[in-house]
Amino acid sequence: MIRQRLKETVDTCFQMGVELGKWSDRGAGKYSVEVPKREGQGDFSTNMAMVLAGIEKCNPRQIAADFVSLLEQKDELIERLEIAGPGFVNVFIKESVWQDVLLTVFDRGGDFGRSEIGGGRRVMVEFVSANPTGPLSIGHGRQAILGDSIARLLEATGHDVFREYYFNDAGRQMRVLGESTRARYLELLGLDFEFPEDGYQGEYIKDIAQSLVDKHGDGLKDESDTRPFTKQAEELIFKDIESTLSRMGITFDNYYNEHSLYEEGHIDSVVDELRNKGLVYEKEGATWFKTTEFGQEKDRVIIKSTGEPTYRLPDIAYHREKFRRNFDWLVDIFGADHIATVPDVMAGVEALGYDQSKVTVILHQFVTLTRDGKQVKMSTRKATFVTVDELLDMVGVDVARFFFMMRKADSQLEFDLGLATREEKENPVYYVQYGHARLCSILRKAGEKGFAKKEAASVDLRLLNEPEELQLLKSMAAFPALIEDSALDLAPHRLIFSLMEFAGHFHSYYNKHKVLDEALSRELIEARLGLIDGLRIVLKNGLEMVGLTAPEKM
RNA sequence: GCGCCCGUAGCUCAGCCGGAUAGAGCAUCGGCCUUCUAAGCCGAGGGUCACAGGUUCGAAUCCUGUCGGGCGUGCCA
Repeated sequence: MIRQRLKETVDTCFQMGVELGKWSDRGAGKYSVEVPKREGQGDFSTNMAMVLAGIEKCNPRQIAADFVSLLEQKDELIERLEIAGPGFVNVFIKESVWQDVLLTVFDRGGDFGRSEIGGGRRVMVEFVSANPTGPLSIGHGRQAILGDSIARLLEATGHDVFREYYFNDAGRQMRVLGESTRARYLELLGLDFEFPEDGYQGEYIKDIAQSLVDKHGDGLKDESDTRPFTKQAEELIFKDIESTLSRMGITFDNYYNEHSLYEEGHIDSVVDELRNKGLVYEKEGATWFKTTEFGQEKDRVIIKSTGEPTYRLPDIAYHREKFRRNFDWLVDIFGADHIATVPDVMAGVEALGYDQSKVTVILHQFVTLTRDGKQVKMSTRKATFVTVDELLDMVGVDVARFFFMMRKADSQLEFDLGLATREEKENPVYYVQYGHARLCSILRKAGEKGFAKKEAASVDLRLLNEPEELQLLKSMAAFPALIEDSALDLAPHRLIFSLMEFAGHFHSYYNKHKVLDEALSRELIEARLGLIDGLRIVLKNGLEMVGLTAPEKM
């Protein structure tokens, strides 16, 4: 919030320089106002002089001097300025500006950090989208948390978010699921059975089979149709998936069944539309989509010679439906194994006349699961995989959420089960939550000692002038921009890292300065309590914004 | 072969739309509880930012190439 105000002032001074003939306007928008890494280099610094020097071919320090004299005239924020290094202009902000940040924090309260920058744009976030063939695996867990956190951040920044889960309950996968279930059913009845070659071997299939035994006894033993088995499996698995998701605090606005694309004729109409545009042809009994027209190295089959569409066609049709449903922005969260579908869908979107720049695909890399230093292989078909539910049993929702959010989507994520279960107290989530609990504890103690909660405007904020206090106030001031950046970049890990840093600043302050110290003046204690309450608000907002809890006691 | 992602401290990873002396957690070592929660704090050690070129005032960051790892590259999804 302060940086934005300073940026506006800097822009104004830049324009004044243009009008005074100090430099041309070619440098407009090329310079930046940033927070320097090192202390002593100002609260902010701008590289304008160096950028302009490159453009105007002159001495950066001369430009910096001219710029400083302009900036000095507009100094409601600025304490002092200095020119440093190769031509940075370092800006030191008045302490009172930082102290007054608390007024905004109290004023906005639980809304501090939220913004309307999204302008009510309608955005669909599609995530999880696991077919109902088994419980959610660790990889799905990452995607679920990633998608949900992104959705929450977008909501916090004024987007109109719609969460959708896309699934397919037809096709070969589901047939194999039904066959696997029937095999287990016959097995439970002690009858001869034949387990399908690539059947699903997980224990959950036996549970599903048991439920059929409970319901029908041996009534299905001569059933040749796999559908009753498939139906029961799908029902129970979906119930299981939904309960896992709800454990993690995740809900969807809609579950979109691929099958409806067929029923409503969208599959055929997409083919027709592409055919009318001359982008489809028949070869070797199959129907091909000319993806080479969209920069790919070869064309792709969209309808097999058997007459069955490949996965590409419904994917394209589904995206067309998303556009038709009038979303302004489509965010797709996929696992890295779906990378091959992305260019196909994009080609389809473009071929059908939609703007593919409105589609953002987040491809998250795999989760590597380790246990006691050894890698655990994950496969849905084999019995050797850890489900999200099991993970939640072991580490709890907050740790799981935090862990999955800690890495950017592009990075592979190593989840060490040994560490997560054995040493969970060392998990960084506790570090952040503990900060919040400590803040609450101070406020509780203050109440016991007779310090009533006061209006921020009635305490003397000027007393908050310890370096650690100013540091904390600066972090608070940066919070709203942090939320915006994390949201617009679809990068929850940024917020997570900042929360850890923020909690760290507080823990240091806590150990160095006491709030409820009888040696301090009443005014100072009240001012510090104001700071503490402000910190509590920011930490709580940050945690809850990505679905983490902010415990008051630990 | 081709496409995408990754390569930064012993380990796991931030930083990457160019900025000043490269960071965090874990691990290791040494300190701090009669005082608001020690799930905490303070300090120390630890780096050719995979390698080689290029772009420029300035490169972990951008470009090219090489090497190493992952995922794809199906008329599977």
